Amino acid sequence: MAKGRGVLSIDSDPISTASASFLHSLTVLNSFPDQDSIINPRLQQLSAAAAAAAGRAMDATSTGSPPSTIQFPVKLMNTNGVGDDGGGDDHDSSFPPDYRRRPVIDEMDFFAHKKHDDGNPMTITNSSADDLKEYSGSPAGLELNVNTGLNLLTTNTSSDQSMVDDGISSNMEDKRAKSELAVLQAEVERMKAENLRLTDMLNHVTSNYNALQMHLVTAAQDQKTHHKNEQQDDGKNKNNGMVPRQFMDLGLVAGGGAGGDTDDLSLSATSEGGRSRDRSRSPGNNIEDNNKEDGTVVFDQDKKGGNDHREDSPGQGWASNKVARPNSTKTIDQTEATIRKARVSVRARSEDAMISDGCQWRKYGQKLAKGNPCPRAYYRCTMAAGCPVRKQVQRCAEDRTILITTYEGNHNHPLPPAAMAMASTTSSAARMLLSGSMSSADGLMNSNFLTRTLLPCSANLATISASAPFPTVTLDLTQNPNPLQLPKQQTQFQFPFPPSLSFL
DNA sequence: CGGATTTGACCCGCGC
DNA sequence: GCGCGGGTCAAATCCG
Repeated sequence: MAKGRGVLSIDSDPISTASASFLHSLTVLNSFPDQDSIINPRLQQLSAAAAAAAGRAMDATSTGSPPSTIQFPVKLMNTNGVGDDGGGDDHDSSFPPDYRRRPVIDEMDFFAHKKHDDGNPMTITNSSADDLKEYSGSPAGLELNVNTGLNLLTTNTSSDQSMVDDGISSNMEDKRAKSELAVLQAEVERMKAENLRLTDMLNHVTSNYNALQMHLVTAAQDQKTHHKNEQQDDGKNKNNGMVPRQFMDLGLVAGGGAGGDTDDLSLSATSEGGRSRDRSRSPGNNIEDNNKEDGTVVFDQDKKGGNDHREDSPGQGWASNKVARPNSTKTIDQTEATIRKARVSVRARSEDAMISDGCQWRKYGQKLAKGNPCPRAYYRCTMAAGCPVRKQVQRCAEDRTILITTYEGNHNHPLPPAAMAMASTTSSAARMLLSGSMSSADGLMNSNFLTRTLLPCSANLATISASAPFPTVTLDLTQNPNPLQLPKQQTQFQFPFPPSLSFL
C-alpha cells in the first residue's frame, strides 16, 4: 500500500492530531493522478487539436472528419481518468514535492463536494461561489463547456459538408478551422485560469492546515506547561528530569522505526496509567518503559499515599501509573484520568478470531463480559519484551460478524510495515481524542467536531464515547460510506482508512 | 521442549 | 462491608 507518501511528512508532526481532516484531504489529493497526467494532457491535446485545426485550415481538404472533431473534447474528459479507482490507489507513489502548486481538477471536485455535502468547516472557504458552482461536479461541468464548443463545430461541420458538395470548400474550411482554432485557444486559456484558481485554493488549504497545526502546538505546549507546574507544586516529583512530552505519544510510526521515534504507535493514552489496579508485577524494565512512554512518568509518581501497594512493574507500563495525586485538583485528576484511559476501539467485520494488524499478540486471558455472550479475549503485544500495548477482542453481541478490537498503550518498539496501517489509523484516532481532552474543559471535545475532523468524508465512521469507562475513540469500519476509499472488499480485515493509508 | 493457549483464581474498583 | 464485574496472573494444557 503505497498511498500518499507525500503526506507522511506532514503527519510526522506529533501535534498534528486534529489536522486529520487536512491530512485526509491531502491524502485524497495525493490519491489523484498527478496534474501532469490530468491537466497537462488536456492542454497538450488541446494544443495538438489546435495545431491540427491550423494544419487542416492550411490543407483545406474537403474530407474533414466531423466525427473526430466532435468527439475530441469528449476524449479529453475521458483522459482525466480520475476517480475511476476510488482514490487513485496506484498513482501517487511519485508524488512531486511541489504538488501544492499544481492543482488538479479533481481536487476541486473533492472540495466542492465537501463544501456542499457535509459542510465540513475545514473545507475551503475563500473560493468564490462562482468557482464552486462552476466546479461542482467538475468533469460534467467541464464537459459541458467543451461541448459548447463542439456544438459550434458541429454546426459548422454539417454546413461544411454541404459546402463541400458545393465545391466552395476552401474558404469555408479555412473559416471553420480558424473558428475551431479560436475555440481551442479559448479553452486553453480557460484551463490556464483554472489552474491558477486551483493553485490559489490549494494554497489556502495549506495555510489553513498550517494555522491549525500551530494552534495544536500551542495547545499542547500549554498543556505541558500546566502539568509541569502541577508537578512543581506537588513537590513530590519523584521523577526528576523526566518531562512529560505528551500524554500520549502517538507517534509517528516513522517508517518502521527508522525514524527517531521508536515508540511509534500509540494506540491510546499512555500506558494506561489510569489503570486503577496497582498489583505488583514482575520487575522488569519499568524504568525503560517509563522513559519511553510519554506521560507515564507523570502519573507514576504517586503510590497512593505510600500504602502497601506493590511496585508497578516495569514492563507493564500500562499498569504502572497511579491515578490519584494528593495535591491535584479535581479538574486535573479528571483530565489526567481521561487522558490515561483513552482507548481506540475498532469495529470491523471479520470471520477470524482476531484482525490481522501486523503485530504479534499473545493471549493472556479470556473473560465473559456481562451483557455479551461472546467471551472477551485479552492480548498482549509480544513483538518486544515489555511492550505495554494490549488489546481486547470481542465480538459484537448484536452482530457477531463484527469484531471489536480495543487497543491500549504505546508500543515501545519499531513496527513492521504491516502494522503501520493500524498504528497510524488508531494513533490518529487517539490523537484526536487526546487533543480534544487537552483542549476542552470537560475533557472531551465536541464529538461531532472530532468525528468530522478525523474522518471528514465519513462522519459516521468514528465516534467518541464519553460515557464509556474510558474515553474511547471508536472507528467503525463495518460501514462503507465512501466507496471511493474502499477499493475492494476484503475478507481478511485490513485498514481501509484514508488517514492510515496516507502513511503507508 | 519451548512457546502459546486455556482457564480458574485472584485482585481491585465501584456501587449499593 | 459486601457483591459484582473487569482485568490479570499463573499453573495446566496443548501444539508444533
